[in-house]
Amino acid sequence: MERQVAAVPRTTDGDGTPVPQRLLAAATRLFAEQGYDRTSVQEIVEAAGVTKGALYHYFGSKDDLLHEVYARVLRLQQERLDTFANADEPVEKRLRDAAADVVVTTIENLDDAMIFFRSMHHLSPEKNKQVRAERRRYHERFRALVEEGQKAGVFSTATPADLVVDYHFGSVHHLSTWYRPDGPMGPQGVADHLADLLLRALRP
Amino acid sequence: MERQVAAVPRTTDGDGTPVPQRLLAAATRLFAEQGYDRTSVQEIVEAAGVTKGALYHYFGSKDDLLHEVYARVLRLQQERLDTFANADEPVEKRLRDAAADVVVTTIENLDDAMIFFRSMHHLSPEKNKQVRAERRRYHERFRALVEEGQKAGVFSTATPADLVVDYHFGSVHHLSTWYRPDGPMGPQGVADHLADLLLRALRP
DNA sequence: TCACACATACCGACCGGTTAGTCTGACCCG
DNA sequence: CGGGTCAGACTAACCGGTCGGTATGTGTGA
Repeated sequence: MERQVAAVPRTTDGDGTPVPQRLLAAATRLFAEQGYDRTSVQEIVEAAGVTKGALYHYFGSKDDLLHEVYARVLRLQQERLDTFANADEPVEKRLRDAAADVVVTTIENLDDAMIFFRSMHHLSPEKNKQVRAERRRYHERFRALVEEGQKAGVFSTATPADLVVDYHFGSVHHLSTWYRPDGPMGPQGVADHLADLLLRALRP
Repeated sequence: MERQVAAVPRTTDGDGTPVPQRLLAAATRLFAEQGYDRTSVQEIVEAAGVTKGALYHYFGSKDDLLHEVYARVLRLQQERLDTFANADEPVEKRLRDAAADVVVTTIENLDDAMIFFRSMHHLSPEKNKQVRAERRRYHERFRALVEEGQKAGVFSTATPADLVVDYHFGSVHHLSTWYRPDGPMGPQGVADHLADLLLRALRP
C-alpha cells in the first residue's frame, strides 16, 4: 500500500498523470499544431480532461503556460550542452558531439522546437526577456567551444565565432520546417551530416 | 496637365500611394511587429487611413492580404536566384553569389522574412500549399547548383545536396531572429561570411 | 473544520466579415 | 458642349461568435 506524496495533487482521473503535467502536455501539442493564438484555453482544458478553473488554479495565465513549455526545453538543452562541452575530450570532438546532440534532441522534440521558434514573440515582454537571457547563456557556452578550438588552432578563424554559432543554430531552428519523421533520414543521420557540415566549414 | 491612368484607383488621400499598396505596406509592418493573429484588420485599415470596407473591396480576406505579402517576396527571390544561377560563371562563383545575395536581400527585407517564417502556418491550407510549391521550386533551383558542382568535382559529395541547401537556408531563416541593423556587421559582411561558411563546408 | 483542488457559470472586450448606402469621376448621347 | 447615368471606390454601422479571465460554489481528505 502506498501513501500519496503531499506535494502531488490528488486528482489524476483515469489517467495516472497529475493535472498540471496533463495541461502542459496538451498545451504543447496544441500550440505546435495550431499555434499559440489559435489555441483557446477551452481547447487545452478539454484535451486535458479538466476545466478552466483547474488551469487557472495552477497557472497564472495562458502566457504562463507557454513560458513553462519554454523553461522545460531550455533547461533540458542547457544540461545536455554542458555535459558535452565539459567532457574530457579534444575540442573538435566536444563541438561535434554537442552540435549533433542538439540536432537529435530537437528532432525528438519537434513540437517544442516548433513552438519555441514560432511563438516566442507571443510571450509577455518580461518573460520574453527572461527566455532570451537563458538562451544567450546557451549560445555563449556553444560559442566558447568554437573560440577554444580557434585559439588552439584546430578551427579556422576566418569567421567570427558568433556567426558560426548562429549559422549552426539556424539549421537547427530550420529543422521543424522541413524534417519529417517518415522521411528517408533518421535523427542521427541528419545530426551526423549537420555536425559534419559545421566541422568541415571550420577546417583551417 | 496629366490624365489619370484608368487602371489606378483615384483615391490616394494626402499621400500619393494608391490604397491597395498602402494596405499591403501597413499590413506587412504590423504583421512583422505583432504577428498575424494579433493584428486586427481594424489596426491595418487605421494605419492605412481607410476603413474596413476598403480593405475588403480589394482583398478577399485577411488571409489574402498575408498571401499577397508572400507572393511578392517569393517572386522577388526567385527572380534574383535565377539571375545568379544562370550567369556565365564557374559554378562555385554562381553558388557563392546566389548564397550571398539571398542573405543580403533577406536582411534588407527583414520584415518580410520574419512574416514568412513565422506566419506561414496561418495561411489557409490551399494557399499554404501554393506557397510551399513555389518555395520548393526555389529550393530545387538552388539544389541543382550544388549538385552541378558536386558532379563537376568542385564540391564535396559527403553531404546530400538537399541537406546542404537546408543547412544554408536555415541560417537565412534564422537571420530575422538575431540580426540587428544597428549591430557591428552590415548586410554584405554577414552575407560574405555565411556564403564563405557554405563554400568552405563544400570543399572536397 | 479548514485548506485545497477543482467545477460552473458568466463577463466585457474584441474579432473578422457583411451589408446597405454614398460619393464621384468618366463616359455617352443629343 | 452639357447633363444624365452608371460603375467603381469607398464609408458607417453592425453582426454573431469567441476569447481570456474571474467570481463563486462545492466536495473531500487531513
